[in-house]
Amino acid sequence: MTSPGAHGIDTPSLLSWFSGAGRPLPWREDGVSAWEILLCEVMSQQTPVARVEPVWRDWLARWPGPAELAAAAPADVIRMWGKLGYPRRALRLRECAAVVVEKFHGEVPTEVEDLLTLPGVGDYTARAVACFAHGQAVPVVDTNVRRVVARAVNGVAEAGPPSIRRDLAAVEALLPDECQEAVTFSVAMMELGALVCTARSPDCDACPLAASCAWVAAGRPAWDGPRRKAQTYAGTDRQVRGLLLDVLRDGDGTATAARLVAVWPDTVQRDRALDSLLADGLVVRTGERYSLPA
DNA sequence: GACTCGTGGAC
DNA sequence: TGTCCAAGAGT
Repeated sequence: MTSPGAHGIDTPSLLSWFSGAGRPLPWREDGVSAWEILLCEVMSQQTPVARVEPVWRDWLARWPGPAELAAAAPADVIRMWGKLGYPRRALRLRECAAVVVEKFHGEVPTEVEDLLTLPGVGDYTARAVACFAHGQAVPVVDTNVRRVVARAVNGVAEAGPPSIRRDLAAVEALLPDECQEAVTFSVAMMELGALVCTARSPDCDACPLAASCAWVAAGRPAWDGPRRKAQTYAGTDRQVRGLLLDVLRDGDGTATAARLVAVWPDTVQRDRALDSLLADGLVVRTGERYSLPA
C-alpha cells in the first residue's frame, strides 16, 4: 500500500484543494491567540461551525482572555453561551480559564499532556490546540478526519466506533513530518470532511482525493458495520433540561417554581431534569426561586 | 465501552 | 415529517 498509485491520502492534492476551497474562518487568520483558538475549538465540539462564529466574536469582545473569563459570573457565561448547546461546556470553559490563570500563568499550555488537564479539553481539543495554536505536528482526529481516513484509506463508507489509540495511530502514519505542513494537513482533512467528504452526501466529483480514494475505487460500497444508535431528542431529559434552562436564560436569570413547572407536564421527568441542572451547577435554588448561578 | 449531555439545519 | 448529524468530553 506504499507503492506509487496506492490508495490513500494524496497529500499534495489535499493541500492544493484547501488553499483554494478552504473557508476564511476568523480563527484561521494570522495573529489569533492560543486562547482564542482554544475557545473556538471548545465551542465547536458537537456544534456546527457556522453557529459558533458570531458567539465566538461576542464572547471575545466581552472576555478577551482567560483572566477576564475566570473572573466572570457563571450566569453571564451561561447567557453568553446562548444556544450553542451542551451548556456544561460553558461552565467548564470558565473553569478552564481559571486553571490556565492559576496553573499556567495565564498562558495556554503547549504540550498535549498539559492541555489534557484542562476542564473540557479532551483528546481532540488538546491536539487541535497543540497543532493549530502552537504549530506542533501532532495528529488531530475529529469526526471529519475519521471519516476521510475510513473512506480514502480503508475503503469503507463510515469510520465505525471511535478508538483513541487506533485512530491516533492511523492519522500519525499519514501526518507530514514538517510542522507547517502537518498543521495544514490537519486543517485540510477536517475541511474536506466538512465540505466534500460529508457523512450524508459526499461530493466525490469535487474531491481532490477521488483519484486515490480506496472507497471510490471499490465502487463506494455501502456501510455494512454496526449502525449508530438513532440520536433521539424529543421527550428526553436533554430536551427538558433545555426547556428549563431556556426560561432562566431568556429572562432575568430567575424564575419561580411555577414558571418552570409550566414547561413540562411530567413531574417525575421535570424534577429529574431540574435536579441534574442543579447538580451540574447550571441552576441554583434560592428559597422558592430558581436562578442561574451568580 | 456504553451512556449522557442541546440545538438547529439539511434532506 | 422524521431522521440524521454536527471541530467531543466526562462519567
